[in-house]
Amino acid sequence: MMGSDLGRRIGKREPFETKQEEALLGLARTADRMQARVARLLKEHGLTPAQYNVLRILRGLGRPTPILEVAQSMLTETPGITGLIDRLEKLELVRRERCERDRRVIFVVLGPRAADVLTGLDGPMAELRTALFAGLSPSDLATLVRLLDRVREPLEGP
Amino acid sequence: MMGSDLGRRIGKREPFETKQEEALLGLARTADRMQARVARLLKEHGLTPAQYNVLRILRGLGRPTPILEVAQSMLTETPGITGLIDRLEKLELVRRERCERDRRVIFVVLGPRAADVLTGLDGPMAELRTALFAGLSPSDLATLVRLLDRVREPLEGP
DNA sequence: TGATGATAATTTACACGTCAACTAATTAAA
DNA sequence: TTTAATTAGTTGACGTGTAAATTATCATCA
Repeated sequence: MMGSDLGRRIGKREPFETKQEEALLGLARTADRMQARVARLLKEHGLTPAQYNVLRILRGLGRPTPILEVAQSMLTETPGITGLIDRLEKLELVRRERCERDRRVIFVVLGPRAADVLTGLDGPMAELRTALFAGLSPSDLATLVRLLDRVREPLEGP
Repeated sequence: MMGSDLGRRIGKREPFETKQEEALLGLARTADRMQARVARLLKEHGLTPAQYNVLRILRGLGRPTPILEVAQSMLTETPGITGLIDRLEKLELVRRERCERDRRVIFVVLGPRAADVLTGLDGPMAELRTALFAGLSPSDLATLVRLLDRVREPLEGP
């Protein structure tokens, strides 16, 4: 007890005063490291994680999707989505289409190149996810998912 | 099974194809939500999470610390630290001091106002951490920490 | 000594994410 | 119908993170 990897690595005499502190830092650090791995893989295909998320969301929905609906499915807040779509449009992976019935809304549609990029990533991404969690048994993995769900649940609203 | 909170919230028909996919997204989302809460609290005290981390690291070490040593204790990479210290210096929470023996090195030292800001945050931060993990029993919390440690361990180096 | 190589820190350029304020289009209400 | 309140999306300013290139200092070794 008190001798976690994280505590020793950072080199504090008393690694953590509370288990909550340890959990919060461990969560941030683990998510960051995984994100770094994902980013590295995506970069080889010319994408950032945020851009890949947009493409996956659009493929998942399978229909022209209002910009703000895309934003809501992501971690990002409303304003950041504009530049993100701009860059994807410049890469010709996505197109903007004005809605006729309500001219305030702008649909985002996958471009022709997008399908190739996405299918080219399906394999490597699946491999990477497997590798990232290789240290956990299936039952441990299920436990992790359950605990994350439970701890996140009261945080989702406000 | 297959009916997790996260899956339903995002509204995919088949929420996740693999448990790894669910875990990766759940991890990112949970870390993000917690970070948002922490950021909100810190903002009331005029700090960002990165700035608060620097101050805590300096307090923990309790001595003038080379800039790059600060950077290594954080999630951020070398180049980002410069502007971060710049802003903390502008807030008069931190001071730069040239090392005499090796003039390449620049020490960062806590300013006088820093102690007040940090002690003013100790209580609220502890409360927040407790609240963030209120959904988990002590033993679940310990399990979470252990699983995070184990999954992160092979990712720390490269 | 003097050239070479390593190290500390910075700069520059870009991608996000957040907040606050704004425009344009739609809806609701007086 | 004209006005007021909403809603979709954008813009601008700022803080942060990453990669690549630069500057300044130190260390080493011929």
